[in-house]
Amino acid sequence: MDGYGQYFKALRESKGATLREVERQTDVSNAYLSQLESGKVKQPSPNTLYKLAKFYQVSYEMLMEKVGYPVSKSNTLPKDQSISSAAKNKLGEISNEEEVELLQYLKFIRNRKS
Amino acid sequence: MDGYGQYFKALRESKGATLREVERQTDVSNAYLSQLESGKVKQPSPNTLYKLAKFYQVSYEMLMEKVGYPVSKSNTLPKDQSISSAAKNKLGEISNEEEVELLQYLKFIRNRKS
DNA sequence: ATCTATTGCTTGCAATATCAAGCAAAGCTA
DNA sequence: TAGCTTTGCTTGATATTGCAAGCAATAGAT
Repeated sequence: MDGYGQYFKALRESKGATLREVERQTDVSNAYLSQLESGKVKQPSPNTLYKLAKFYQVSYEMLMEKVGYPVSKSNTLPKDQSISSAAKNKLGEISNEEEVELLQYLKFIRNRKS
Repeated sequence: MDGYGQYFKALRESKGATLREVERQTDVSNAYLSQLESGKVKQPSPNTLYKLAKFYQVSYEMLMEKVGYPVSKSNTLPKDQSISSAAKNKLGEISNEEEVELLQYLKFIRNRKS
């Protein structure tokens, strides 16, 4: 059942670090690190993986993938499309609040024809 | 107190889908979706976000970022990502007519504060 | 040999993600 | 009006993350 546990252990040992040393540098408890390395953790959170990635100097995405999270393989960006590259210059970035309002307005638009 | 709850709700309603319809298509329970939209969920798992991203046709990373997970650095989107493509990522497919209306409405929103 | 740190590990616990089941209100249909 | 269906929501239960606290073994130091 052990998947990536060995991997994290190998990472740590390759740096010659102890569990408590990693704990100090990453704020991930040695208790949890131990469980992680012995395969008792299913899917450590992205937040935890991020800390470990930085400390071990490996890619965050790689760790995400290793523990089984989906990774955006996408990046087949769609064609540069439609009118508003011009509008962008006028309007700039959309804030979160504005985005929510736009979504609601879009819903209104689409239900207008019923 | 609600952060991105509204956003998920707006996404769903902009598609005119019910909680149970999303459940059918994504295998995320309507119970959980309801809590998600009402701000009772702190950090939905990447797996869940991935399902929702696909169904709503928005970017998985964008959702990850929205709920507060760390995102792979070095992707400070190149300037090329215009409002149009950004909006498309977040709003799904929108027609040119709809886009025009949205842009006009965005203007209205921004001139509204007084 | 005794004391003290260090190391890896286990265990109990709080917080949270997620769901199955159920409920009330609203909408249809006969 | 009465009966079915849909919809959003709440609640109880289960699983998992992550930690604080502690334990046994080892290594050094005196």
